[in-house]
Amino acid sequence: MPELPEVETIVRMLLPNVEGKRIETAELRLGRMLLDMDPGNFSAALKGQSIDRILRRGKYIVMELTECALVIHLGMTGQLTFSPADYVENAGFVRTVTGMQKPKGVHPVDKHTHLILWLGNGERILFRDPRTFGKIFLVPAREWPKHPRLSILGEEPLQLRIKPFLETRFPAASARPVKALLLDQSFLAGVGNIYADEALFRSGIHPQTPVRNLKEPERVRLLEAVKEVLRKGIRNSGTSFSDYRKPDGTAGSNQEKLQVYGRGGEPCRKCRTPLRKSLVAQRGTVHCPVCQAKSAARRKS
DNA sequence: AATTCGCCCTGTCGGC
DNA sequence: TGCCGACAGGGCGAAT
Repeated sequence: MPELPEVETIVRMLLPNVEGKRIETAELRLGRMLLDMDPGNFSAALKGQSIDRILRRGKYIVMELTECALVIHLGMTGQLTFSPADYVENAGFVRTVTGMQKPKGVHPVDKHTHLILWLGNGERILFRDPRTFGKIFLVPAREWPKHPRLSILGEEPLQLRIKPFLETRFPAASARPVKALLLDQSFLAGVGNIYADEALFRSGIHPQTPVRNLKEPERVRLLEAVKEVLRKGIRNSGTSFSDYRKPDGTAGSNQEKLQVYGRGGEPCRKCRTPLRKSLVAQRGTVHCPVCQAKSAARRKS
């Protein structure tokens, strides 16, 4: 699940390879990945435009082109890779005994490759997404922040200042579980299941805790923890738990550093208690029953 | 008005 | 060995 750190890594690594280059041909191979537009018009709209800038907003990748913005959401299994001029076609994935796809060179062009942007000299940007939860859309000129999908996004977690944010944007009276709030993109943009669980563990907060039960110090700790786990994710160039790959096709390393996500039943790295797996806000959730105990006030009731 | 639920989709895995 | 159901889940629109 590409979340903020994964998307940030992709944007940072893609930028030096493609900035200023011209899209010679845009090849959309699966029309339903494209929103609000006739696939037939898509290639014509992109042809000849230059890539002025690439940036991230929440989990969205925004490519600012000469006359519009190409916006991509990677969904659950989306991959955006750069295929250099000297790329050898047969150097794709190698399957290991455990069934993991081990990248060798960049991604192959296969039945899951839904968009190819040809940049000239054989260079390409490839969008591949086996589960097709990803989305592609175009926004005119520089109006991408006004697009309905982007205008609803909350603050960028890495930019926000905690004190003012707590006063103005934190739904202090809400009864919903704190994990549901973390996953809400109109609260914080870019936090997904992995980093929500990690932030809750780091701040010692039970994922089911109603938001209104969080005391001021806990709210501060939670927001600091969100920033920390995201920054750490970026430092490790993302979590390759399943499909996520960097633009060069290689895996990130943050999966080796995770404290709770994907570790249900395994011992807590702090207290050795078996981590508990549950369902919170319809999402698989892992937490430590000791390090993230429910508050005394809640236990009483 | 605020939350929750159902759905989209396909590869992987465990059980029999 | 092969079949099958369960599971993974981001975000939207419908339902509550």
